[in-house]
Amino acid sequence: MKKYIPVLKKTQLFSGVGEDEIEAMLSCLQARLCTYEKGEYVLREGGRLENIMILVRGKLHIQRDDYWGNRSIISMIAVGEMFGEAYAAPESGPLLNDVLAVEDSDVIFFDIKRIITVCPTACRFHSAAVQNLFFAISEKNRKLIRKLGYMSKRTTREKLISYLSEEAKRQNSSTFSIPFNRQQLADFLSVDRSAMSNELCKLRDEGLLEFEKNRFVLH
Amino acid sequence: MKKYIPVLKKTQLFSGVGEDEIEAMLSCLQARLCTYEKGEYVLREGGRLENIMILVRGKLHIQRDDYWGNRSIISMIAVGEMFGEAYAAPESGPLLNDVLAVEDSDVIFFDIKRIITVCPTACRFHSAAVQNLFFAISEKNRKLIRKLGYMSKRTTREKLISYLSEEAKRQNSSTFSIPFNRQQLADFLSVDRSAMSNELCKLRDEGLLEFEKNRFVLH
DNA sequence: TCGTTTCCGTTGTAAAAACAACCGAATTAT
DNA sequence: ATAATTCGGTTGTTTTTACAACGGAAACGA
Repeated sequence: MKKYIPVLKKTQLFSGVGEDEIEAMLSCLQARLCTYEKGEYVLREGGRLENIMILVRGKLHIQRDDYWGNRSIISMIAVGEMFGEAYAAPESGPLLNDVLAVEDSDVIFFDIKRIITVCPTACRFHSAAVQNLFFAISEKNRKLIRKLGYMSKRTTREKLISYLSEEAKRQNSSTFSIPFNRQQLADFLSVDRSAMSNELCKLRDEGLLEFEKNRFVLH
Repeated sequence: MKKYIPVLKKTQLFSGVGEDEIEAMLSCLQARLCTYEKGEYVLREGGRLENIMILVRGKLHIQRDDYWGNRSIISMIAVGEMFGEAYAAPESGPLLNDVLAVEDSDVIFFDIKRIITVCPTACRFHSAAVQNLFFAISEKNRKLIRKLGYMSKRTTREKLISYLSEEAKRQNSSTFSIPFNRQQLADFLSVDRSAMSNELCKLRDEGLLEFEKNRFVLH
């Protein structure tokens, strides 16, 4: 687990905490390292959760499949990102989503009670961690609101436009790549892949954008 | 503002804090009371926010209108609920939504920095407030995820079914009422009102549910 | 290298939604 | 009490999507 300390240092949760302190915190927070192969589930819908997790290697999708097998990707987790904070509160119910490893991945689990139960005398870092956690979940919240923005669009076309233009703005360039292939983008926007592919080509033919694989240029 | 202390006492943010302590906190947190008439905006999209707000009278909608005038209601705020926590972090960008008073309303504003900057010696309550705030935003997070669940359904019918059955589960009864009229429900689910009304009647004719105004019975 | 799988664009059809327009009933305002 | 407005159901038309099925190209594996 020690080899991932540099990764942890860059995460939002440990922002402002030195590597030595992180190492000390690992045992204090009862950190556990778990490894998953591509295609394995990290968490399953319906389960209970008493941890906050950070992805330190690989790539995850937070998703949900309905009765009919339609998958919708709630969000994508990249290295250094935290997940599970929504279930931090003790009264939070069962998990509403699956978490799937879409690449071989390593995940570090932290005991949630250890983080939020501040022990002001012993651990200086604790109040910093609580505040960091707070900012992180606040940001996740905004991310969800942003996604609700795409989803609330009525047509596939509008969903695409709002997602792509937001992504261009976020990456600060009219040329950018997205972390999805076509099927995944369709699942993310909760639309049919072929219909989306079709719409994407219409947008291209109308001169609004260009693309090649997951690389896009907006005009 | 004092008359609302009993309301504040019941909120998640002040959970476990006595009325006397709340009164002391009000000035410490630089609380401001603002009054809005039905139809007035509490906050506008694009603005900056350095406060957390609690609704102490009335009813609010968090919503967004697109270029074409399609309104989508992100969520509904009832008395005692907090909002704005998503913008608590100092790096959080401009507001993504409007907040509209749908009834005459009173809102208390709290300075966000005052809450999250813990002063461990002076104010015992502060660490409790931070933890409460954390749980509250965590819950809001789950609420958004739940809403994404409805929104990711492909058809109006499925959106209705998932929303109504979740609401029945949440209110723990097959008979329940919802906080929306038809137009608002349509805006909440981001669908056309007439199409939704149509679908609702089909569901009724098929014997899946009954309704009268905003009161529903699931079978 | 050759076979297999994945990815993605394309097409046609059936189903569903959006939109617009209308009307009666209930609610609110004057 | 009456006028005005809001609310919700209904209908028909147009637009859009979902779905299924196909094929070529690229990526992958043995």
